[in-house]
Amino acid sequence: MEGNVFDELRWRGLVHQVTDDGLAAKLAGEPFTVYHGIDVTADSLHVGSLVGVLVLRLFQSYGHRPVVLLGAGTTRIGDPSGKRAERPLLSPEQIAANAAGIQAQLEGLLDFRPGPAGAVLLDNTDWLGPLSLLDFLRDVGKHFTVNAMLAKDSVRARFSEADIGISFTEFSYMLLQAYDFLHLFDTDFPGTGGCRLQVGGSDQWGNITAGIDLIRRVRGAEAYGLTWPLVTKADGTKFGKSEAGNVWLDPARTSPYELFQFWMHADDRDVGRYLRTFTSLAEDEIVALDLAPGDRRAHLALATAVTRLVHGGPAAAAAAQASAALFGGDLRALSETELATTFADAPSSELPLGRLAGAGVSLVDLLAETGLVASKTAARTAVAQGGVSVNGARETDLERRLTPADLLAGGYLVLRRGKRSYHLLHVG
RNA sequence: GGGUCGGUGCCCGAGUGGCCAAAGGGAGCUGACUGUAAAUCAGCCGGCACAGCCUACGGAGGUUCGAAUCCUUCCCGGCCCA
Repeated sequence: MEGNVFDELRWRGLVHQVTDDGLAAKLAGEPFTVYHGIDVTADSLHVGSLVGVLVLRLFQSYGHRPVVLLGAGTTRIGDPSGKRAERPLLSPEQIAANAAGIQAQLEGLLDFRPGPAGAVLLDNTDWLGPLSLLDFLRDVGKHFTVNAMLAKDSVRARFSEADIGISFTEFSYMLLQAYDFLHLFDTDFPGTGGCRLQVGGSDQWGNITAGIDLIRRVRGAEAYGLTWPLVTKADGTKFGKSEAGNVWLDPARTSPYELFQFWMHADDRDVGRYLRTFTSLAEDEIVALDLAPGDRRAHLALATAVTRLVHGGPAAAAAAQASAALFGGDLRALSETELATTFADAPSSELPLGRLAGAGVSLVDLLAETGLVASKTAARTAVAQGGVSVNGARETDLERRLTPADLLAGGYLVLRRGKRSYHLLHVG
């Protein structure tokens, strides 16, 4: 492949710190094996963890071999980096199940077929498990001074915040990650030899350099590190959360429609950066889209590209179609077929016809049942504040009951809370 | 192990016997304005059978007409000492 992966990382805004200024030239000159560690605290990746996988994907496209390290072993410990509190420990069974879920998702994002740049998936339980404490302290621990460890930002933060502390277990985390790097450095990956490059989010800097130091000391060899800036939002709140919580890649947790909507809601100021980070669009295309985020073409391109990458073309098209139907205009003008396809993709549920019989069903009850609002109290508030509409028409009557007369073509009912949240009901 | 300080709603944080579903801030939600954006302004922000009732201030007991506030005990955390 032509070009240099480093240059592309740079214009995409994915270079935060590099351990060696000469890394770009080295990457251009020969294929590397590059590794990135993923915590297996859940059985699915989320949009935040997607960045690391996409960086690896980029490396792979330039002929480098990506290694995904599922940190099943280290997840049992808990990484203190960027955390304000001691983390709960997960059971080995839970971690194994999580690893299986993540592995399945990775297979859709990286090319694991054998070859010079074929991706490799490893689990550090394989080498951390058999490691004896005495050997570890002797062979690894001996090379670190506590003084240096205390100086790391991730540790120092937990000291200076004063009311939380850090357990020895989490304090040890960086040594384990350093040992991972050493292990991968010693592993022979066909075509490149040992793994000499670790990449991660900027919060991983201390852990990465710990590994590089260890390799230098025990092998007398040079290894490299590269970090990307953590994805942020212009308003300063945490990236990757929607109203419903974390945004996951698992369609059972976050549907393709919801994923699509997540990106549609991006702040104008962020959209260009997200296009660079999360899509493979070319630089000039992105620049053009970002000139006028107000016309929403950039958002649409972003939402479509990411949804396609994660869930495939048909799912992305369906999500786009459902979004267009709901946000496009007059709901009453939608055909039965359009409603049916929208129903299939947007949040929806079935409602027995009997519920509408007689006096009908209470709108407030229905809002709570569908999960559009958290409780009946919240439903009342929402209606009273003018935040609810039925089939596109605002409804402010707390006593409102829905009857068969309210049904759209094909027996559909479209409830909306606020501007963005829809729920479709099909009565049958 | 000893001493000491602390554990309050999604988060931070005030409250130290009734006026507390509990100040203030943040986050979140809704409305107006817009472009499924931001900013701004306004309202909401435990639940329900909703002018009332229930649940809630680490857990469990107790004192009291009445407790987040007092007592006992347990659990958890910070700091200092051993």
